[in-house]
Amino acid sequence: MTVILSDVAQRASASLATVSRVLSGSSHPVSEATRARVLRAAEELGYRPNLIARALTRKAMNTIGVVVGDITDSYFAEIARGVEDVARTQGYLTIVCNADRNPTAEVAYFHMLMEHQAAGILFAGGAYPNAPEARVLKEAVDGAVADGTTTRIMCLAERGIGSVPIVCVDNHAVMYDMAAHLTRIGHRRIAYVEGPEGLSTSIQRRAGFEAAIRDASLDASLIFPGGFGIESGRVAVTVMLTRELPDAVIAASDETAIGILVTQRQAGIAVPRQVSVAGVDDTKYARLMDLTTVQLPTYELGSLATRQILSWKERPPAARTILSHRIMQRGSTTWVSHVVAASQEHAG
Amino acid sequence: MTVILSDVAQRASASLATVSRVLSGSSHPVSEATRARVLRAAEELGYRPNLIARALTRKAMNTIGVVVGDITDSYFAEIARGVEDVARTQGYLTIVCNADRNPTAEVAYFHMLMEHQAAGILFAGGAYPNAPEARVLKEAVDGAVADGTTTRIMCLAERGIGSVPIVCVDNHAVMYDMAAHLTRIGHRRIAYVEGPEGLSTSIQRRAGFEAAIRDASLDASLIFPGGFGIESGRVAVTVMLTRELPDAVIAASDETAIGILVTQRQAGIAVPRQVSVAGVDDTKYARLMDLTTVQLPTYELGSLATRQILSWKERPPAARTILSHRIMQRGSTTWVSHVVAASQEHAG
DNA sequence: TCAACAAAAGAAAGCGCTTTCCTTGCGTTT
DNA sequence: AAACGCAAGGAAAGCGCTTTCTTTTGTTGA
Repeated sequence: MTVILSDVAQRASASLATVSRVLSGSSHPVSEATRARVLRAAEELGYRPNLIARALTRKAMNTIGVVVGDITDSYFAEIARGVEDVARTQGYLTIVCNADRNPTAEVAYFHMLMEHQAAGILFAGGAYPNAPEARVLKEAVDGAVADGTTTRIMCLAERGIGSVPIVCVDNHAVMYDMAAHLTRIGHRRIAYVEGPEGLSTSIQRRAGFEAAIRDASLDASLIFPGGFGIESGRVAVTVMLTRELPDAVIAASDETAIGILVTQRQAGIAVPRQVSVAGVDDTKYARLMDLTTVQLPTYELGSLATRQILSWKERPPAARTILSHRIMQRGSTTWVSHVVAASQEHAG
Repeated sequence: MTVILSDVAQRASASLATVSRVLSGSSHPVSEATRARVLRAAEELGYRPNLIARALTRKAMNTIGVVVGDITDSYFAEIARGVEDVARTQGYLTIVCNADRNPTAEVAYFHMLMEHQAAGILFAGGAYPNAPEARVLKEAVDGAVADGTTTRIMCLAERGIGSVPIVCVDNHAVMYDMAAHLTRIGHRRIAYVEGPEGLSTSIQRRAGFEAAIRDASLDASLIFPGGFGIESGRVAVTVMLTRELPDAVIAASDETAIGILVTQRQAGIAVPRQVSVAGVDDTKYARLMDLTTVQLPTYELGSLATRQILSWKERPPAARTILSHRIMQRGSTTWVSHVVAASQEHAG
């Protein structure tokens, strides 16, 4: 039925060992003649190796697992795409796990991926450092590493899992730079719509916002609770409408920023004339809506980390690699009258 | 180092066989006392089964592979999410493959997934039936099925792979219904911006559009080449601007429709007052932009197909399951003066 | 009391590969 | 010519689990 190695061996009149060496790229020498015979036999029989069997001896499956919040969120989708693109070039398959940022689910996935003998595991996105289950993950991962697992584990954000290398963006700087940019182009009363409460990413970005605003000697108290979705933006606007309007508002994500932008316009507020709006991510809709935002190297986060995982042996990854972001000044934020300013800001 | 079955056996003073039976839910009877001893030993040692080894004997890995165009596209992301959600509940992991609708890549992924002994493989999205490589996939799949593979294979769209069950949407009806809806609310000069050329989905939708327009005795020749992206919408509009404007335009996807909508507004065309715009997909941005569209059961496509795969043995799937769509009448299309009309259309 | 039988546990044979040893047959070296 | 080194190939031992087949043990009926 299914063609297995011994079938090829028989047809090529060679031993299992020889056939395996030819077909799995061993360094053991095999004469050209034999090699050709084996290859022909394999070809003729339509032989396909059983990777499960191979993995059993090699002690690692050629799969990379990536634990994301939700693959439906373009932020994670881009990361996953980055992972898959480089995994594929090396013959690895990518397993996507939607943990919905639930620490318990993350631990469960971690164990499943370990049981699957995945060659690598990536944790994308921030975490809830104060959730009690957070330390369960940390302990599970640290335990596995201490146990000398061959599975390569990395994080794509600060997560406080001690021994694990990180590839990430400097979220503090991301928001510091955006807020500083807005002050520089003349904004004074700047509001901030936060990300999900308790999420490490939210905490870092908020701190960055506050630092920049304080450094500009402005009022850093216009902070609204939020999330990363469109709805958070809508809600924030309804609250803002009950007070004195800010002259700019930054959201922790593009999706929220777009929610804000659209809701404001629907409420008759001119963007950017009355209120400037900015986000973070640089999604395609941000581009379409001409939204000022911070471009994040999401794809690179995934692809670089995967590259590091796959070349771990030759070159173990640095404990931390920080990828740079970039302010994208677009039409949703305007220069305020009294201001000088260069048209674009870069930061790293 | 790593705890394996024999460690548990030793600590529980039981045989490998007994331990395996307890830990992998066999039907073979095991006394309560022994069972408890085994469970305790496993617990104490922190035993984790090696799923690779298990899969080698069971002849199937507990993974489901889903071949999508691009996980970054929300259409596919939702499908993948549907797949993963049900896979997870049964202890299956989901492998995501981005084939970019390239038939050659699809075949390559198919082989990889087969080599991985995936329990199931799903092909999401349409295909290019006329691409010469298309038949290579068909032959590979049919060959595997004829060979009696235990891997369950399904398609999430018409793909002309003979023996494979399908879960899909009726794309002809999708577009027929939308076009019919627009004629019913009074539109007469209706343009259509196609999907990618040659893609089965595009072909079916275009045919549906033409049928509806002809059935209403209107001009079915206002068809513009397109794609599924925002850019296609922008391009289509620049072409439209050189001619007499239609009073409605339907795009083959929401993304394109949004591109059209925004570009038209930028060009000073009032939507929907001058030109109505409609799409297909019902993405969250469509909702935000108040775009009339066709809601597609993408999530259900993935989740239902996965359920069928996992229960294949007890209940083999029907050769074809068609899921229903639904017209979402929103603010981007208006009733034209002379018309009666109910406010919402359903179709299945 | 002993055969007969079911329940519970164990021995061992794989699953399809990889890889470590070995063996064989040469061409070299002194 | 003896001794050696090396290229090429093969035998066989696993990898960690499942499962079939046996064996052991404990019940039961006659």
